[in-house]
Formats: sequence, structure tokens, C-alpha cells
Amino acid sequence: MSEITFSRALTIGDLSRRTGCKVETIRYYERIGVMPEPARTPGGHRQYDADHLRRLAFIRRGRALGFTLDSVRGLLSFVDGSERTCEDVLALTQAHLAETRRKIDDLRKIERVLADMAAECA
Amino acid sequence: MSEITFSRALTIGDLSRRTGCKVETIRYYERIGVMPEPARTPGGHRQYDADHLRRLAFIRRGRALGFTLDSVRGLLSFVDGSERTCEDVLALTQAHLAETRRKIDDLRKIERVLADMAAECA
DNA sequence: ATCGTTCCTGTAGTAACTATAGGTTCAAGG
DNA sequence: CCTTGAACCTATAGTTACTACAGGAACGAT
Repeated sequence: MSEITFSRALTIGDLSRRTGCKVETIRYYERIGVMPEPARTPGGHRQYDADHLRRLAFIRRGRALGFTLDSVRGLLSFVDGSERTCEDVLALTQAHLAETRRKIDDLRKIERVLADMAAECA
Repeated sequence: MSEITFSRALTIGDLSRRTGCKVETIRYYERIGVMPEPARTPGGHRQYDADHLRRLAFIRRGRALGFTLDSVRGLLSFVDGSERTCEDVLALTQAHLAETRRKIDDLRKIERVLADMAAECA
């Protein structure tokens, strides 16, 4: 239904604006291997597509939530379609699910504290 | 009701075990000023109390959720009872509340992705 | 053709830890 | 009391995950 497509390739600057991720950080992600090397123009400029955009958005979301790059790398390995057994997948997702739920609980606590402070003031 | 008290002071190791924060990190927090300098034994060992424990737990929770130390410092300034106007408090809490809710939404998305993956497997 | 913006590589700096070295203090047991 | 091993101390160097130049080349609109 809502497939994202582009007529032209995205520049690194486009990707940066759409994800809020700094250009230098995108190049850094490529260097350390969490983002794949994209195609290049004859002049050497990087050309990205919708997949790159989705992947980078995923990485950024994970990082903003306190997951380490290594954790994110682990999550991405599902996307990268490596041959894993069902048990592996279940074990990994369960662990991450538990962590994710803990994080939501913690955020709820902070939310409460902040809301209470604001209310006390008003 | 559930006031936390200790008969003896807590060592830095106690604090570390109770919060899951490394000893070195606690000393680092003291150096940069987000944790106050605690009392010392005659021999120079740090002595902590329940307030220190609560503060450190708060810092760790914030950091684990992707807030910067600077953001956490901002949140702590409420606890530190500085004289702020009501407007200041409202503005700061509203900003953080918005961020907190965004983070919860993002975690929900990740939770969904993970749950779907696990379900697909089973 | 030119000109401003954006891109390139490479390197150095920053934030927030984390680990190691070399030495001192504490408290439990003898 | 004295020893002894774990936990503590300071200081410093290393790691992770960016972030910010510097110096130059490519792009696209005029």
C-alpha cells in the first residue's frame, strides 16, 4: 500500500535530512559496517535508496533509545536474512522484548515524575 | 511508608551492586559533578546514603533510555531544589515529556517488530 | 564557463564510560 | 594484635560512538 519509492537516488544529505542523522555519522556507520556501501555516481558521490533510508531510521531509533550499536547490529541481522534457527530468533527477540518492555516501564516512571512536577506548578 | 534506611553507610561497591553501575562510573560521575562528593572514612573510603542511591538510580535510568548526561543534569536540577519560576519548570517538563512520549512510541514500534518476528517463527 | 552548495577523504576532537597499574584501607579470622 | 584477601584509593590510558574540521573535487543552476 504505502510503498516508499523515489524517482532519483538520494544523496547523503537527503538521507541526513530525512533521518536527522548527521552526514558524518552516516559515513561513520558505513565505515564500521552497520550501513552497507551504497552505489556511487561517476564522480564518487554516494547514492542511496529507500532500503538505506529504512535501515538508517531503524538504527537511529534504536540508538536514541539507549541500545548499543552492537545490540542494533544484532537486531539488524534479522533483516539481513542470515540463516538462523527458529530457536535463535526466539531467544534473541525474547531478550530484546524484555529489555524493550523494561525501558517502556522506566519511561513511564519518568513521564509520571515530570507530569507531577508540571501539575504541582499549575 | 516505604522509606529506605540503612544502619551503616554504603560503600561504593554496595552502590554499584544495587544500581548495576560500575564503580569507576560512579567515581566518574563524582568527578564531573552529577553525583555529589560523599562523606569519607578516616582512611578515605567513600560513604554513601539512601539519597545517593536514589540519585544514582535516576541517572542510570535516564542514561539507559538515551538521555544525555546533560539532559539528566537538567532533570536533576529539579531535585536539587534550585529556585526556578513556574514557567521554567513547565517549559522544561513539557519538553522532556514530549521526548519521553516519543521514546515510548518508538519502543512500541520496536516491540511490535520483535513480537512479529517471534510469532512468525512459532 | 562559473559559482555556490554539497560532496569527498582523512584526521583530530568530544562525551561517556571502562580498564589497568600501583598502592592503601578495611574487617574477619587466627 | 596481626595478618591477609577483598575492596578501596588516585591517576591515567583506552574504547565506543559520534562530531567537527581541513583541504579539495563534483554537482547543478545560471
